[in-house]
This record gives sequence, C-alpha cells and structure tokens, in this order.
Amino acid sequence: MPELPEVETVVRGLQARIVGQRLHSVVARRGDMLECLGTDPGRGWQVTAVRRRGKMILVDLTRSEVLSVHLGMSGQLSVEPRSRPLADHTHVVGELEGGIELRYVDPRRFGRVQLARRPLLEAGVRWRALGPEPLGLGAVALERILAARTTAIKAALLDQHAVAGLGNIYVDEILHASGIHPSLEANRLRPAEIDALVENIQRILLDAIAAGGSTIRDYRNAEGGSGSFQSRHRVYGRAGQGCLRCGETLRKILVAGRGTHFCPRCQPRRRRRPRPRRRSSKRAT
DNA sequence: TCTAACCTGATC
DNA sequence: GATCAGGTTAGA
Repeated sequence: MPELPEVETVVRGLQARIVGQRLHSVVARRGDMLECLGTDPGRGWQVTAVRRRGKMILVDLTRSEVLSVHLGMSGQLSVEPRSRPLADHTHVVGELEGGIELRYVDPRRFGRVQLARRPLLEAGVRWRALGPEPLGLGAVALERILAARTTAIKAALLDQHAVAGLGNIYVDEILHASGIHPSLEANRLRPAEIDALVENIQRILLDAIAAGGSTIRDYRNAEGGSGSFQSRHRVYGRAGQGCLRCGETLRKILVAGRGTHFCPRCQPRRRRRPRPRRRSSKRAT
C-alpha cells in the first residue's frame, strides 16, 4: 500500500506528535512481528527524531537505537490514546508518555518492525542495498542506474535497489506523465525521456506528499486520516476510462508481475530496433 | 531475471 | 468460490 508519499506523510505526522516524548517500552502482541537486534524492548528511551529512508520509517531513539517500520502492503502506524480499544491486527505497541501509544496494525503482515542498535541496522544488507532517494535524484545519476538494466523500465523503477521509495501507483503515474511505455527496456530510454522522468518523479511525488498521499483502501496517516492524491491519479485505477490528456482508452496490463496502467497513445511501444533485412529467413536468436 | 509465495480482506 | 490488492524476496 504505502509508497514514498504515504510513508513521508506518516513520518511528518509522527514528527509532530512523538519527537521528544519518552517511549517506555515496545510490546509485541505477536512475537513474530517485532525483531530485536542487539537491544531490549523494555529499556525505555527518548524519541530523538523520525525519519524516512525509501519506504522505511525510522524512529530514532536515545542510545543510538532505532525503531524501524516498513508498512508492507497493509501496515498502519498511528498515535492513539491508550484508552481507545486496539484495532484488529494490532501487532506492536509502543507505550509513550501522556497516555498515548504508537500502534502498528497490519492485517496482511507483509510489513516489518525492528528495534535495533542503529549501527546493526545500517550494517544490514537490506539497508545498504537501498538505492538513492528519488527526491533530489538527478538525470546523470538516473541515467547511470538505468543504463545498467535491461528489465522493463517499470520493473527498474520499482526495484528498491535502483531507486528507493517508488511503488506501483507512482511508477504508473510517472511513466504516463513522461510518455514512456512501461515495458520499454530501461537501458533504451533516450536522454529527453530521462529528463522527463526526473522532472515527473519530483513533481508527482511532491504533489502527492502535499496531498497527504493516496488512500485507495488501507492507507491511513499517523492520525488515522486519509490522503487525497487518489483523486488526482491520471492512470492508476482508471483502466477502461479515457486518458485525461488524449482521450484514448487507458489499458491495464501485467508488467513485472504488477498490474500496470497506461495510455497506448501517450505511451507508445517502441520497437526493439528495426530488424536488419535478411534474404534468408534463418533465425538467429 | 522472473515467478511464486508470503497473508488477509474486499470485491467480482 | 475465485481473483485481486499500494511490497518484498527466496528460489527456480
């Protein structure tokens, strides 16, 4: 569910509410949903900062420890009064001062909560393999990343090792705005297309953050509220409807195993290179 | 490099 | 009952 704009919105909500607060303990209501790396969930800390890296939420704690949360598909992280009954699928609860709690809810359990010594977390391959942040990513850097990949551009942009934070909704929106077919091989983008991508990545992500992210189904911010960017999706979830730019009927196909929305006219397929003329029809595959 | 699998719940 | 979902990744 949550991509960079949604995660950023949660982070901003948490910054406003829990930075400087005392976190007494972290309690796992399901043992397998909290992983402790070199620390003890009952020690107590002060929350010093809340940050985002890709789609990960990082709650920085005193003593160089950190609570890291990846929301997976259906995760929600919110601050609620202790008096409120726990929602179904509440797996981890952080007990804060002043009668409030940080609650992690995740029906599908694709998400992940770790309490770790920061150096241990940051030494992990999963952390170190993350690609650069898309906000502030320049054309030169993106060109280098894409040149090394022969997969579909959609798959490349979804790959967190390439760029960290994009997901299915925003990749579809970005490719549509850039006029690039999602199946085009990443290393075949032209310079002008890379420039368009860079520009649209910034613009769309910033607009989506300003709108508080997209709520299709599960996504909620740290206060339990919805985002509104879904009303401005131009292709995602609009298959069968008219393209807002050219009127052509939008299509939905499968690329990189993900439902992919695009406009056949604005994002034309580009053939792999005119086949060299051969008199004989021997196939060289 | 790609698919299947991990889960539950909503919708067809 | 079958299918699909905003993510990731272990295996083939």
